[in-house]
Amino acid sequence: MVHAETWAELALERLRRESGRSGTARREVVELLGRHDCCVSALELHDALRARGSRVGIASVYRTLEGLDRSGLVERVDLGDGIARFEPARGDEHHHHHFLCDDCGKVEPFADPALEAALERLAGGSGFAVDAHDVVLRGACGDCRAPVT
Amino acid sequence: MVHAETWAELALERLRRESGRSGTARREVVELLGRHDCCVSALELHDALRARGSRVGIASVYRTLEGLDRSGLVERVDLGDGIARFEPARGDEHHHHHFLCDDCGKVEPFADPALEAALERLAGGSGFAVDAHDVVLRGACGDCRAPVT
DNA sequence: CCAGCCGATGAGAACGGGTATCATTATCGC
DNA sequence: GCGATAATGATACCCGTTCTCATCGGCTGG
Ligand SMILES: [Zn+2]
Ligand SMILES: [Zn+2]
Ligand SMILES: [Zn+2]
Ligand SMILES: [Zn+2]
Repeated sequence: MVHAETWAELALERLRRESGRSGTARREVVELLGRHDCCVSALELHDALRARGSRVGIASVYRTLEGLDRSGLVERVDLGDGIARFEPARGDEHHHHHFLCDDCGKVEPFADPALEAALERLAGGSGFAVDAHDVVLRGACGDCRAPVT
Repeated sequence: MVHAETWAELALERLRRESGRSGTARREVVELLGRHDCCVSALELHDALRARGSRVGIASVYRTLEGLDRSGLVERVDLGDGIARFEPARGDEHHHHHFLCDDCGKVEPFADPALEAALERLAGGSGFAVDAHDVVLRGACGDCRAPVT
């Protein structure tokens, strides 16, 4: 493989190709996002960058995420709390969905082949051209369930 | 059954029991929502009511929906566009999920036993107490796919 | 290497769905 | 009817996200 690149390097190169320019904010956001395996919000990214001394503006965080989304480089995750979260799109082998604890807000990723198979079968048999699907499970996590034992 | 009621009548009675009072706004919202089988937004309900001459305030719409949600009388549907939608909870036999067209915004409900089975198996085998799940399929609907034929 | 073009950036205003507040209205037990 | 009190509606507010615009800075022609 000539391009033994990380997701971050690949994403940066792809973004650069679109406009012919690069920039510091973009690079910082992409590199930080690249260290995550599961979803992060724009505000979390912004706060983390500012905490380490960066001067990135929140607008640049959103702009970068929007660009990544347009190019299919991130997955947009909506857990129903009105906050958009993003995670690097690393391909089918990393595809997963999320469990959300209603009590403590913890987010846990999970993958299930049977679920994916059911979704694919469903997509194929419908009159729609399905190109994405989201699944969110809600309930109580191990720490929060049965606190009165 | 003594109470051969519609969903709207049942919901109104249940809400009334919680506070001992009834009101016009509440009744209008519940009755209108009861005529829907699939998801509607608070604004859509409000607009429809005002259009027919009602003086309901948007706050009452949200308050009613919140009360219905607390009592499990509605399903809260999140399609990822930042707008909360609601549909009457009429029981398992009416349980369904949604397909959303990215082009025209059309929402189409669907039900699939295999999908539900996969979700139940998944919930049982996890360390979580899953009590709700959401599935959203996204893509192009029949009208919007292959416009160049 | 330099000047200058033009996209990228950041501060802050604007936007919009949803919530909180509060004075007023309407319901229910008496 | 009367009073206590929940329900209501107008509106201020909150907060995540998007828009605006003056400035900055990466790239390219010279
Ligand atoms: Zn994830
Ligand atoms: Zn928890
Ligand atoms: Zn529906
Ligand atoms: Zn469509």
